[in-house]
Amino acid sequence: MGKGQVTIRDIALKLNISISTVSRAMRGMADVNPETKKKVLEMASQLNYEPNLIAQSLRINRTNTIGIIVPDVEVHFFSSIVSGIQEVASEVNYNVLFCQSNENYQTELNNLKTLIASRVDGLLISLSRETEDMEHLLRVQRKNIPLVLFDRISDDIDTSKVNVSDMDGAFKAVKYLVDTGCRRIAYLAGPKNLAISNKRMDGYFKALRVCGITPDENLIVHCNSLRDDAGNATDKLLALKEKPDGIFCVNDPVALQAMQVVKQHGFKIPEDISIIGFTDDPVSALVEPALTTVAQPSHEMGKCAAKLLIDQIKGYNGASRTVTLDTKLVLRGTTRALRET
Amino acid sequence: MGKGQVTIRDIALKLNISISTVSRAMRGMADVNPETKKKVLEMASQLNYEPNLIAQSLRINRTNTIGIIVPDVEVHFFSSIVSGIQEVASEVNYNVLFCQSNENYQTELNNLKTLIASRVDGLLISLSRETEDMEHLLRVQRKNIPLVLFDRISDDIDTSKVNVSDMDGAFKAVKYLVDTGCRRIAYLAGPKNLAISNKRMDGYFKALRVCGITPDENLIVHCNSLRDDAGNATDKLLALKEKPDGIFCVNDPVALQAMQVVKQHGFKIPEDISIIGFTDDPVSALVEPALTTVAQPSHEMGKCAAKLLIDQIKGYNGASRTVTLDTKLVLRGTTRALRET
DNA sequence: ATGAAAGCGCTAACAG
DNA sequence: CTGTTAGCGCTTTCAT
Repeated sequence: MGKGQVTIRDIALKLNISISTVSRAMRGMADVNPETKKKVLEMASQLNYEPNLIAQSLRINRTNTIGIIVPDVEVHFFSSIVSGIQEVASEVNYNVLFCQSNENYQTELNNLKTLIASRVDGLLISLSRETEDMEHLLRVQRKNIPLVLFDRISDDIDTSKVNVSDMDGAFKAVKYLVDTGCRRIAYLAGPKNLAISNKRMDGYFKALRVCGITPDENLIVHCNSLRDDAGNATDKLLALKEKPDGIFCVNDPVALQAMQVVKQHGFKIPEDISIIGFTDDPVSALVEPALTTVAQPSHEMGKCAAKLLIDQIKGYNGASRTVTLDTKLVLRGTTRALRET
Repeated sequence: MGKGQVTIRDIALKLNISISTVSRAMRGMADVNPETKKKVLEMASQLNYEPNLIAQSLRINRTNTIGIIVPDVEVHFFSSIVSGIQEVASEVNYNVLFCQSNENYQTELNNLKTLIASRVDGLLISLSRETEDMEHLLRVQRKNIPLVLFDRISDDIDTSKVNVSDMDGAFKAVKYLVDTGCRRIAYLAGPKNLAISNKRMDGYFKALRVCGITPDENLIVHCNSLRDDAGNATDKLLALKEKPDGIFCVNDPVALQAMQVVKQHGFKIPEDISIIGFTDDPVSALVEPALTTVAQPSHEMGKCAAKLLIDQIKGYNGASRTVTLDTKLVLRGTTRALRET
């Protein structure tokens, strides 16, 4: 904490005035002689004074700090969200206490504990892959700490949330596959308990239904992880007697791995097998062929979540609300062109 | 801050003992009756007590929090470092206050100000691209706040630092280009004042010298940004009457853009023009051809920087020291194979 | 083994 | 316009 930092007391002593006057002057309150104020400010900068936010927080019962927990910052989608959060937070003079659950429930619990102990004014959380129980979040609410969930949200808790229209995004993707001639469309899903994966599956089914295609259970394969393991899943698909001619993937990393495997097996993308991802990682535009994907406005999601939270902290809109941002199907090289009609 | 949180006073009242006893029990100090301790702990969990770290920090003059400033978390290299930092910090029960300078000097200054005001126990900083003056960091040192710089470091300040052997990495890369037959090797550099870019240039020159190749000023082109602008720079190179047959790039994003432009111009990679990047972003293994690059142990850098800082905070090794981690040349498809001898 | 009291740096009545 | 005082929740002597 840097020993021997300057305090308002030091300033008061030097100027032979009371600490309350210094405090008032520092905060630019009215009712303080312009002369005095000037002297205080000068002395402060001369002594290299920096206000002690810790002391202030204790006194005013507010830390001007928000806590955030993401599963994994190394994933671009999340770092982009973090960046958006940080942007909004710094605009309104809030600090960001950063934690990472590593997709681990116990770690999420620990993170939450220290964040609460640090008396953050509010929490921004994207649930870990393992998290199923909401008890820890309910406890947060019981302590009256504002909470906003984003991306990895849950229906089992009533709080503000930010997500994208997963179902609609998936629907657009699968519909496009059908429209470009695919008939046996697979879904490379995430873990079975992951809400976003399931919602995207809903969109997948809906598109098939609308297009009059009978779903085939064999064409749905789950990956245990969002980053690895997609290779095996793809292998399974390609081992089918009736192979897929299109693959919709739960996210871009999975799609990228699927692409590799599909190519290794000698299939042409998109002619033999079309592929669509979800997220639009920066990578996706650079691979070859470039990945068609459902783009999520990640930075925007971060900003939106942060705004929601800060509004809540400042006491506006008490009711919790869910903001659903739109996705956009970005057409690239892993899908065929639409036929002219 | 969540009104009405439980305090040790509440526990003391309920148990009809003094708050000091509660405090002692909570911290598991000796000299406290096992019975009493048990009662305190039970009551604490029953009341859902969470220690107030703010109050504790004020009292013990230590926040158990480290501040970190990176130029841009959306860059994988930095998010990976942040992840490493967070990992080490949480192991030793430190919190991480996260800031982003957006490559902007003024923002870096503001970040520093709030971090100091928040009384972080130490600082982990990677300088913004614009930062040339070290006065703000010297001020940090005058306040006795431990400071460790990483990646974007400066020679103008005496403090602990973590970096990679930029010069050696560049040397290995350029030497490899020569060894595989390149003779007109270009350097796609970063901004002129960026230390890492210049150190990599030193390695570039050294390799040419060792290999007996005369440097050509025209083959060195600077990009203003580390993310955009590399396209134009590459255009310049390809407009030369004597075109390069190899391009060493200051980092992977630049290399990726260079690849695109080179391909657009109809050149074959690596046959006509070989390319090597620096960093080894996850993307680089996925593009086609996959990018040969100088890998930096980013996660390791974060862990190393955090350890250095925490050691310093805890009062070990007062002397500042620089840890230089090794890079590794990862051979992929944008370079030719070595000829058998 | 426990309690009483002081104080970390600051803000916020209250009084003048 | 300014000073005095109390107190945020906690740790830490100093007594007992």
